[in-house]
Amino acid sequence: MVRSAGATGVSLLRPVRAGNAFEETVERLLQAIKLGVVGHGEKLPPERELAAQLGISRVTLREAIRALQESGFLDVRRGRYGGAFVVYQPPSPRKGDLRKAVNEMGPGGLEDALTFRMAVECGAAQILAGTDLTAAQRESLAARLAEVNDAAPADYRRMDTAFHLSIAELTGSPLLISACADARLRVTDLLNAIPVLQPNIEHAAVQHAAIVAAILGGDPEAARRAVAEHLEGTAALLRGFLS
Amino acid sequence: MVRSAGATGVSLLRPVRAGNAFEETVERLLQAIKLGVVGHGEKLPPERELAAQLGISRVTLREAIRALQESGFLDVRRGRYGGAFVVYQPPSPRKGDLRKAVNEMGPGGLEDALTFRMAVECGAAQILAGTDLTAAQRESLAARLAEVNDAAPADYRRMDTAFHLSIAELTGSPLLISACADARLRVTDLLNAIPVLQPNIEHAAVQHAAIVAAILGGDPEAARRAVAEHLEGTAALLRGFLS
DNA sequence: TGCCAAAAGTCTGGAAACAGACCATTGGAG
DNA sequence: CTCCAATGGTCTGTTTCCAGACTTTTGGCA
Repeated sequence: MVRSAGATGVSLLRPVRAGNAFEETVERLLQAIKLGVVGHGEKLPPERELAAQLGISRVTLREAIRALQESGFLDVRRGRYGGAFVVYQPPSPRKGDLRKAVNEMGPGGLEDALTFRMAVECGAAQILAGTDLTAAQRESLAARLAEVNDAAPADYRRMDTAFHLSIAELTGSPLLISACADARLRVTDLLNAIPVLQPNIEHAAVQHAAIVAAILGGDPEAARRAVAEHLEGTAALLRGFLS
Repeated sequence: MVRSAGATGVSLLRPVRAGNAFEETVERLLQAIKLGVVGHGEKLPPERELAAQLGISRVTLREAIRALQESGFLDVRRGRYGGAFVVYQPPSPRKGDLRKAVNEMGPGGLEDALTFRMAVECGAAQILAGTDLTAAQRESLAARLAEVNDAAPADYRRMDTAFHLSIAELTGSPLLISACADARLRVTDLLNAIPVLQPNIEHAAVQHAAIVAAILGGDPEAARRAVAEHLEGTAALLRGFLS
């Protein structure tokens, strides 16, 4: 019989669950905080609601919240108008953080994450460029671009994230959105570990503009190329800080 | 404060676990069977080994295996040289199956799956074409292409799956492989529900050849275009059978 | 000023999942 | 023919996780 499983079996018969519910929940909330989905000073949804959204029990959620509270990411207040308030401010990067973040990803993790991100973000841009966009969608994309360009240094990464994810969001494919969010998550810690430098921002701004122009112009080839170029730049930047 | 969570929150605060361990395991094994990772007549790894791979207890795995046994997908034999043998043969498609499969995906599920597949497979091809391939990799790709072309009708879908996944596999990115496998899974039931027609096979063969040529030729643009064209053909075929 | 609604905090019983030891069956090797 | 290794089958105690009822705190509002 002809067998051709290759690495497929490896990825298909991989662990059904990443860890226990508590650990996974902590990870998830931390991601939401670090990506800025819930910004500094805002609060998470009420426990009951959030537990339902995450598909876990309140007990487990509360354990996760307490862990994040003890690590200083959340400030929990009771009573009406209480809740779990985010107190996270992206730390200013220090030398060694990047190396540490890369080591945490395990062997091959960096290349894997960068490759994955390249694939899904290029795919999303290509698809969006091949779609007939409504006026609202065009405005939304332009607005995100403007937000990145106008962002204060402290907000830059968050706005950059929002811009990149908006491309996937506009395709309207939940699976694709999820994949792009996942890809971005895997490089967040790395990006947060390198300083936000003016020349890089300016360079990125030009590339962002090219991406938007290609998408609005309905040119999938150009969109793909623009995203690829931009991500290669980011990858090169990371590798530069690593050497 | 500028908030721009959009759909991000939706995908980030989604359920931590898809269901209980038992259900997820059944789903996984069924996927492995339907994708042909473990072909007809072959057996799954020993329970202890498989449980470790899936990160679940043997008890839970055994419940899942028993469910699949009772559904007729597995034949379990004890003793040395025993094991759980796959007895699945893709059913010959019947009118109405496609409609049913689409309905099972829920509203928007079809478009979501097709969009996602387009994005990740185009991304994988683009990346592979931009990589310096070893002789072994080139041969592997060519071999998979030949397998599809030589496949008996009953084996066609399996070989087609293997060919498509091999592109992702050759990138060496587990995340990307996983995404492509996931994308393929979401259309497997649909493809299995439509007949394998000679004209379609021949048309696909030409497009497959174009994809391989572009990848081996190191042309990311052409590779992306060839995959997009091929997948658009498949999507059109599906839509045709649906109308 | 007292009430009330919304939120976090607490407790309990039960179900799900696990780890690990042990049993039963099978077919080949010596 | 006997033994043995590899496999599925079974049992037990423990841990994790859950659903839901109940309690406490808080701040606005009538």
